[in-house]
Amino acid sequence: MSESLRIVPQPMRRQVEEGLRAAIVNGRFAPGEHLPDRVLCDLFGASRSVVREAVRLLEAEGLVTVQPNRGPFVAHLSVQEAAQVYDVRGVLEALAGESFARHATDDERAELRAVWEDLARRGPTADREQLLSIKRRFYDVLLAGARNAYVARMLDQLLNRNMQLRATSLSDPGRLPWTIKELKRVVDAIDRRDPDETFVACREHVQRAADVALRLLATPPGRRDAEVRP
Amino acid sequence: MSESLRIVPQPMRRQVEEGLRAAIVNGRFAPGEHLPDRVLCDLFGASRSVVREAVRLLEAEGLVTVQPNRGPFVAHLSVQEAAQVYDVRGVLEALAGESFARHATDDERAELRAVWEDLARRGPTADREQLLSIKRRFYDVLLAGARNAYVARMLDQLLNRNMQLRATSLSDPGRLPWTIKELKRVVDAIDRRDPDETFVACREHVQRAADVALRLLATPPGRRDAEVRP
DNA sequence: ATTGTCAGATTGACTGACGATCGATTATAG
DNA sequence: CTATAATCGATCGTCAGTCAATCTGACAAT
Repeated sequence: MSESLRIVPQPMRRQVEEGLRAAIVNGRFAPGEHLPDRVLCDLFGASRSVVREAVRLLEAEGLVTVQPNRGPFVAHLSVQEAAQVYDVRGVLEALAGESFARHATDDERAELRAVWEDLARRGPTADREQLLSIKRRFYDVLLAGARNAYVARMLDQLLNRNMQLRATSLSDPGRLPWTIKELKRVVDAIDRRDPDETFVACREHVQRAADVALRLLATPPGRRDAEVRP
Repeated sequence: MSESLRIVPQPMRRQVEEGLRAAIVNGRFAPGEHLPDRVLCDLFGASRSVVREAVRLLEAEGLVTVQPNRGPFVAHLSVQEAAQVYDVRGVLEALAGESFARHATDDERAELRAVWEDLARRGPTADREQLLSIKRRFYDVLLAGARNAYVARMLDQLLNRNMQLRATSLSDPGRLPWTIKELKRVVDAIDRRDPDETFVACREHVQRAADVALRLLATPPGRRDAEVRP
């Protein structure tokens, strides 16, 4: 996998695009909020053309919706829509896992297991940031070994949408042990070169995560127990 | 399902966007072809801003790739990428089918079967255009009943990519009988309210279609038999 | 044959401008 | 006092023109 060494200066448009995406995903802009291009212009110090082009991209990704003659709004993610997103994510991750089980090299399998062991060992004492980083690594290794750029692209988009959710409301406090167990099943299935089992293990993992997240979303954000039973 | 009757004049940008998409999907622009701003401007009679925004959308959809400082090119779909697209399509359609089996109303189930019967009866004598129309209808009914706007969106994008394939090279001449049989399995599973069976039936259907299409793609477009065994 | 240079073309980005449209506010009529 | 109508400001959609940076291809020089 040789990378091109070419340096290519990030165009202004990319910066706006990524900045705006980050702002939305991290919840700095509330869902439903209006984003007139004027304010985006002086927020990023860019001209209207660049801002509008960037907005188009995010529109296609589903992070903003553009109402005719009213401009861009931060996309609103209802509970039903969130459930749909999780459904799609489930099958896509399942496909990625299945594909990994089929095509990954031995090194990649070993690395995936290493990341999982990292999660199991350091996870319980890690803070949110580190935890997210480890999980992110797990996905990166998985997608790299899956040999399917398409599913990677789509999952990226979906994860952005999900992170929007996560930022606005919920975290998964008590779920870590279950996450570890569920992912172990994935890793084991992969080591056994069992694509079918990997598929259902991945899908079930996402399903569990969805159940918890959606339950949290459904309960109005007032009294919210620490206990979360999967 | 009441639609808003409000007429909203399609903005220029949409027209460019759809026109360009259609042109690419129908193969009027060859894969890899360069699309300078200038050309698109006088082709659609629009200004550069409009054209560039439209191009951004298609970029996010994956129909065009933009090389820095070189501009937009019609996306090229290699055989491996095509296989990946089919893989993704497989799980998404499977999810749609499964979801339909779970959530569709009786009317929707009946309609789906009606469309299938239409295909089985009129299919063998229909021309390409009619055939595509019936299949399209099948998908529309399926997606409507699946109650998942997300999967519908993504499948739309994927179908565009696939149609690009189809336009450039292949049709599926002898496959119709198998298509009918495979879809019957889907419809039957749905009538039995068996989501799992529907899932695998859908996925297998796409897999079969992929096998044929990819085999055609792999053989250099010279001597190409009429016979296609699935 | 490789390297260097230059002109033309194209992109990336910015600016200023114009009418059209929407939302809200105000004014008017009943 | 309510309800409709007129008004107005903000924003969008679109265009045209400018400028610098970069790429392409051709031509010249080593």
